[in-house]
Order: sequence, then C-alpha cells, then structure tokens
Amino acid sequence: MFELSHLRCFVAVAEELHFGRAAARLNMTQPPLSRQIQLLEHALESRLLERSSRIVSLTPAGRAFLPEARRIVHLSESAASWTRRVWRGEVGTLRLGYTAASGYSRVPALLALVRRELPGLDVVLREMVTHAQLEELDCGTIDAGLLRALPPGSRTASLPLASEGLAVAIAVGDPLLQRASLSPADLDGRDLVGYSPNASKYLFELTMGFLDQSGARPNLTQQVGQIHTMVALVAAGFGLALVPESARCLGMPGVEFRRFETSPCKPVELMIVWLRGNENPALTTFIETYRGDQVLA
Amino acid sequence: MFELSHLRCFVAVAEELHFGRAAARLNMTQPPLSRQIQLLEHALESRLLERSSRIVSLTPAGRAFLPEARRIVHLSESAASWTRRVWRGEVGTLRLGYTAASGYSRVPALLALVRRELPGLDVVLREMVTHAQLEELDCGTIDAGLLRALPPGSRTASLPLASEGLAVAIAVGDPLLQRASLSPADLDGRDLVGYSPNASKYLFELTMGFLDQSGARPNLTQQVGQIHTMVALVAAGFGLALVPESARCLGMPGVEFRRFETSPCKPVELMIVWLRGNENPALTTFIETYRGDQVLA
DNA sequence: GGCGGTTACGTAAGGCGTAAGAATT
DNA sequence: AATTCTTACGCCTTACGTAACCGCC
Repeated sequence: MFELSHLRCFVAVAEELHFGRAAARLNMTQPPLSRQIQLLEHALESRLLERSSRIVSLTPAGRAFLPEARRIVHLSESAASWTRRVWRGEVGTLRLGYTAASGYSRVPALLALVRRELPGLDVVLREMVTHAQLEELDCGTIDAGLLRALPPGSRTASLPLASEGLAVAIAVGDPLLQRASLSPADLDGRDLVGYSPNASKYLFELTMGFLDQSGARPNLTQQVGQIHTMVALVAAGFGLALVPESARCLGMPGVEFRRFETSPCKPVELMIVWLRGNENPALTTFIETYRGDQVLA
Repeated sequence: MFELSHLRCFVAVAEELHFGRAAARLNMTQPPLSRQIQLLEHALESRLLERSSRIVSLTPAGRAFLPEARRIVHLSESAASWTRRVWRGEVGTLRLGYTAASGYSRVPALLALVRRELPGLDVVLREMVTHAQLEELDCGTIDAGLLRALPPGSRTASLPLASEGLAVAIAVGDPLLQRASLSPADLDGRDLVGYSPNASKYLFELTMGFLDQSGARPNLTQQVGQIHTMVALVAAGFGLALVPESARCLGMPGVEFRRFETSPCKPVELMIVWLRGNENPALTTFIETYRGDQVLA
C-alpha cells in the first residue's frame, strides 16, 4: 500500500508537471522521485502521469486521484496540528463541577477567564453538591470541582478560588438592621437557621466553630444544605442566618446582610480541586491560566 | 512526518486497546508496533495512548486523533479503489460527438448500452457536424465521434455503427406513393433536394454516385447540410429527397418514405471514430463493450 | 548537444523479528 | 509467576543520491 510520502511526491509532480522542479520543491533529486511515482502507480495499478519525454501530463486516473491525494495530505496535516493543540490543552473539553453557592459567585468570572484566555476550551458545567463532586473527580467524570472542603489525601491538588467573611442574613423589618454595628452577642436568643452537618459539613463546622468561639447563644432551628434555601428561610421569617458574604449576589428580596463589627470568624474558603493524576491537558492549561491570572489580579 | 502505516497501527491499537491483539490483527509482532506508535507520538508531539502496564487507554489527544486517523485511512483506501476503477475505465467521462442524423438513429441505443453495461461512465454528448468532430477529436476535446466519413490517415480507428440503405422521402399526396414499386427512373424530371458538397460531403458523394450509376435524371434544387432540413423541405413541397432509411425516425408529418425495389446503391455507413493515441480508459472500455455487444447482437 | 525522465548501484536509514528487560497484578 | 509493554540488537527492505543511459527537441 502507498504512503503519505508518495502522495506528497505525486501532488508536487502533478502541480509542477515537471519532475525536476517537483523534486526541487520536495528537497530531493529527480531519480528517487521518479521511483516514488512508479511505486505509487504500481500500488494503484494505474498510470497516473503520461511522460512523453518532453512533457508530463495527467492521465484520467491521475486527474481523478489528484484531488483525493491533496485532500488526504491536507487532512493529515490539519489532523496533526489539531492533535498537537489538544495535547497542549489549547483546545479540548473541561468538565467542571460546581456547588450552587459558587454558581452565583465565582463561576461567571471563571467562564469569562476561559473565554478570554482559552477560547478553544469547551467547559461542561454541572452543578453538584460537594460529595458528588468528590466522587466524580475520583472516577474521572469531571476534571475539576469548585468546592469548600479540601478532601483528605494527597491524590488531589487545589488552588484557592475565593475567601470571604461570614455575614448575617436578616429579614427586612428586623430591628437588628437599625443597629449601627453588629456583634456576635446580638444573636443571643434569636432564631438562627443552621447548616446540615451532612449536606453542608464545611459551613456547619465553620459556623459552629464561630458560635463556640464568639460565645453567641442563638436558638438553632432548621438544618439546611444550601445557602439559597437558607436565605429564603430568612426571608420567610424563620430567623437569622450566618452565610458567606457572596450570598448578597443572590439578590433575594426581603433580606439584607450585615457584617460583624469585630469579626473573629475564620474566612469561608472556596477552592478549585482536581486529581493529580488527571492527564487532561485542558485541565492543566486551565489551572495554569487561572494561576497566572490570579498572580496578575 | 508520519505515514499511513503509522495511522493503521494507531487505529488498530486504539480499537483493540491492547498492543498484542492489535499486532496480531496487523500481522506483525508487538515490539515494532510499540515502536511505530512511539514514532507517531513523536511526530505529533503528543502522547496518544496511556499505557499503565496492565491497561491501555486513549489520552484526550488520542481521542481527538482517532477519528481523523480513521478518516484518512479510509479515504486513502477509497481513493485507491476509485482510481483503479478510473484506470480500468469502469468509471470516468466519455465525451462523445455526434451528428444530428445519428442523434435520432443510434445515439439512444448507445446510451442505453452504456447505462446497462458501464453505469459508472458519464457520457457527455455534443451534437457537431462531421468536420468539427474531426477537429475536436484531433485536439482531444472529444474522445469519440459518430460520423459518416472515415478520415484519411492511420491516427484514427473506427468501428461500424450502422449501415442502412437509401430511401426516397416523398411528400404525402405525391402520386409516386401510389406506385407498387419504385425504381431510380421514377426520379427522372422530378425536383430532388440535394446535399451540400461541403457540409455533407459523404452523403453528397454517395447520392451523386448513386444517381450516376442508376442513370436517374432528377432536377437537383437546394443543397442542404442536414437530413432533418432536407425532410422538412420535402414536407414543404420542395420535391423528393434521397435520405438514409433511419430518417423515418424523425417522424416528420407530411412525409413518407419508400425504398427502391431493386436498389443498386451503396449502403450509408455510420461509424464510431476515435484517435488511436487517446489514453482515456473510459474510451477503451466503451469501445470494447460496444464491440462485444455487437458480436452478441 | 542539451534538457528531462529512467535505470543502475552503493550507502544509509528505518522496519521487522527474536530475545531480554521492566513493571504490574 | 504470568501478563504486557518496552528496549536491544541483528537482518533485511527500501529510500536517497551519484552516475550513467535513453529519447526527443
């Protein structure tokens, strides 16, 4: 069977209609070029070129084969360059898991970054709770997750995505909103919507730690897993809530947010997490681009 | 740069996901297959396969390259078989010149033959007068012509296409049509539409020869170049005409045809003519198919 | 006689197969 | 220990370049 090099030889001769010039274009001498054409003709059981001593012309079979040969050569070159770009991570697919909370805070900025710096990347977004993201990271269904709790073990790597303070979500009309400044003690005796220790382990532990440390004594009521649910409960009059500041972005009517004047609380972290073993080049370029952008910002 | 053999190796390994089985499929041993894949990866500056000692899997770059590799291999195979068929003359283009006269007598049968026996052949038909056909044969613009006069010289070859007698075209109402049998002497003194010695040299000479030989003495009037013009003139009352029998096929109203009872006239020949040097395989298969069909008929 | 394609031949590169190696289960 | 991919090495095919050849303007 013939090879791509034969096709390149044939295309050159067919275009030049002159073995000498074609050979020069191919950076070789005429004799081996003649031989390559003969081998190609033998492989195709067809005469492609008519050589009448002074003039070279295409036979009907050669005319039929030429556009095919061109297409094959061109296709192989474009396939090669495309594959190189996939390997370098310039084009490809990045499957990203994200929590509902990150959806309204950081995801839009990340997508904008990808669109600006890595326009060849397709980002497939899937909203998932943290533990689902960890599972899918593990089995390779997503390339990276946006989550709060860094899982144990060294199989994962991570990069900080956001760090924010805790705010108090307060229903409009609540006299607390009239206060000039807020302190943890202001929560004493008030209803406080709490986090589920299962579905929202990170925020559960962080808020509980904050309450312990600050000595506030609110009256814990519901246990919910997602921040937008929590803010909705505040709007519905179920009490106050401790939420990351970015909850403002939800724009929930009937709820306002206040920070503590002197806040000893740990910041709420959000990070990009991925498996170290993940060989998707799109992930690597994404991470590097994000890291580079962070340095600049 | 990589070659088609590398692509075949890669496709086999990517489909089997096992070097040993892929090598067996390719009728080779594993080690050179490994090496070919490495060379391909080197040429593409990309890792296409992940070999984790017990399991072989595609990288994103490999997944991107696989369909391209398949396409290229498939294209090269189909291009090869297509070219072989063009070379054998099973597919291709046959440019055929024909005279108006052959258009209503033999061309339909020829086209039917091609459609039946050589369905891959495109026949490009062009109606042309004889001398134009000879010119275009010479410069290669048509592959074969259907004409009456065999040109001199050995650069052409030919095959008989039709051989028919002369008939007399007679306008309806002419008392000649009442006669039981017709002899050349019946033309004596009658108007006869004649052929142009330039535009229709062959029929001019043939009919003149016939008149000389038979001793008929008609009154020659017009000189026309084409048979349908001639028959139209007969219908319009310009006299009688000597035409090939196939002129009946014209179905011109107001004209009927009669043969001579005892006709010493030479048959009117129609032949397929082509240049011996013509290398269009479509012409060769066409001629051979026609010749074979003639033997059968 | 010169231009242009082909054939002949020596050298070098590359592919294949066998054998040995390395890594994982 | 067995399976599977990789490396090492010898052999052979094949491509290249130089030189000689043939055919035609």
